[in-house]
Amino acid sequence: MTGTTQQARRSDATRTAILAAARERFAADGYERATIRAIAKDAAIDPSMVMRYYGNKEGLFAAAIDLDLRLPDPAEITVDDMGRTLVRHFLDLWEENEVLTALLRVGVTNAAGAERMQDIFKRQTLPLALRVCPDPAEAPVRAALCASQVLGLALTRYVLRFGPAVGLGRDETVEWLAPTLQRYLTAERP
Amino acid sequence: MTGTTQQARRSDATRTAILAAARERFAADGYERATIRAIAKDAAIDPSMVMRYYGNKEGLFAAAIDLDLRLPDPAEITVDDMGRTLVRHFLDLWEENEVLTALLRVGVTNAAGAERMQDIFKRQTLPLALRVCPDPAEAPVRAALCASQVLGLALTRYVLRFGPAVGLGRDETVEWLAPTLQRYLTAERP
DNA sequence: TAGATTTGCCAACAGACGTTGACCAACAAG
DNA sequence: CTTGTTGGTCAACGTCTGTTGGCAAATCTA
Repeated sequence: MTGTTQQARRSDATRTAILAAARERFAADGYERATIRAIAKDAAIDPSMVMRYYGNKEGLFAAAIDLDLRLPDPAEITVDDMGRTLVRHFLDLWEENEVLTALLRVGVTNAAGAERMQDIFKRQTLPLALRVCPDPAEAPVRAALCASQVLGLALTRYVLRFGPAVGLGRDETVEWLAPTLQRYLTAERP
Repeated sequence: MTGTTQQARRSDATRTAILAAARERFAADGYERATIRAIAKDAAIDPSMVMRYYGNKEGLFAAAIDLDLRLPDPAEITVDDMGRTLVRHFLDLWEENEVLTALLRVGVTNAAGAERMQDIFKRQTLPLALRVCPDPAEAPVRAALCASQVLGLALTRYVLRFGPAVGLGRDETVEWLAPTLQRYLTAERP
């Protein structure tokens, strides 16, 4: 039936249950404290199944964070709306599932996670920076500044859970952060 | 000799060696992967000494991050220089030792660490926000926004080690971030 | 129906972890 | 010198970790 793509396996339900439980645990506990035993218990299967389907803990993590970021097309954004669009996009990405939270938690204590995070943010922000910033050579720095503000908000809001940052509404957040990113991207170098 | 204060113990050298090793390990590895055994080995003593002097791992961590933040006096800062002063102060604090890096790494996977971090940033930024922001009721939000940018920079620079964020010079960083904090503190609510 | 493959559980391994208590050497006080 | 206190090592404990291999049942293939 599924000729060209992948053969549908009978264990697909288990596999996705494991992945869902893994994402939840990684997001809540970080890499070390998210034990395979706990994940397996959440998925209501035996720990050894995790090993069979994902090889080892690193493989499970890699599969759990293999997300598809729907990058906005740089060509379709008005230059003046760049900051606003970016903040909106990131907030959506962050709140639609726990993958990015998991990645942030793990990236802080795990080298592979840090690299993946770096890759994601490079791919997200660099093209946009290249499109709008005055000097292309400055694009990496400007993109990194944007990443620092976005990641900082995610950190205080979704991980450390600072009261005021959690209470901030979505639109409020956009209004506060958008001008910052806009300046990092387009302003003359200070 | 030391009558009023603390009696000087013969083991003080060992105690500080343990603390130094602990800070290094916590900053480099996070809470879980910084094992007592590894810390003891770095300090060239037996793991059981750590237990005797600091009770348990949590006690050791608490002692390791018991830092003194030299808060700038709000009354002595020009309102217009508030952003610049804050960024400078945080950069200094972050680069003079590894305590804050350790705290950030641990705060992400450890509830006690997160609380301590929250406490530090409340105490650092709230008084300044209260002094300069238009409406005192908005001070917590404005302080949290400042915290998000500062922590975001620390995250990308000292923990995730994004290339461009690491390469950014101190003065450059100040010039980029200061206007952001200034706006978060003093601008009209967007 | 007979055999092969997949899915799952169970029990166990080896290593690392935090933590404990017994024990020895150096020192201080009488 | 004797006695109590402090600084330190050693060996071990119970527990938890990732990981492995064997075995039973369910399912697919012929």
